[in-house]
Amino acid sequence: MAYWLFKTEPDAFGIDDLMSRPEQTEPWDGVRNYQARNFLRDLITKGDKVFIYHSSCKHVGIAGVAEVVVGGYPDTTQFDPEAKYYDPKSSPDNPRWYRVDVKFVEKFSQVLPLSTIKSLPGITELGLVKKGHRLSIMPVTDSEWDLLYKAAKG
DNA sequence: GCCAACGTTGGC
DNA sequence: GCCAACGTTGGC
Repeated sequence: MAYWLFKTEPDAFGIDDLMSRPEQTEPWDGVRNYQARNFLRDLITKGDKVFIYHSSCKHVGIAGVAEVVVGGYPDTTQFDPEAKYYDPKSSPDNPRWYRVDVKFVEKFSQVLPLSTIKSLPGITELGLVKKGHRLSIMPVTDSEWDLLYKAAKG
């Protein structure tokens, strides 16, 4: 079992959307970055836990937790010419982009702010706080998860 | 809305 | 394979 952090813009899809349909699994699709794709395709598996991180919004930070219910499989939106994330260079024989399915686990009573995350002594290697902080899917170590989870719960 | 820091593209 | 130009991300 591994830990991850997924970024999302809550105006489009956020922890409240996940929470509103707790019985349903939600496809985490539309990821079009190769490094993130590799995580989705090769490393993210059923049972992994995920921090849901809200970006580009008023309260930037970790908003809650989800769980992976289906590991990496081809993101079919890449084959649909009508879809926003259509990729004409991809084909079902040789899919370029992958997704996973997640389900809601928990919404924190308050978003753990990015400023707090940055101030935690044990959080120095997390992708969020390092220079290249644009990755939309990143690994979280066990100790980082514990620290962040405790901080989020207050 | 600004802008720094990235990733991607395409000419050569 | 280099690298400039371009587009995107994302905090502020």
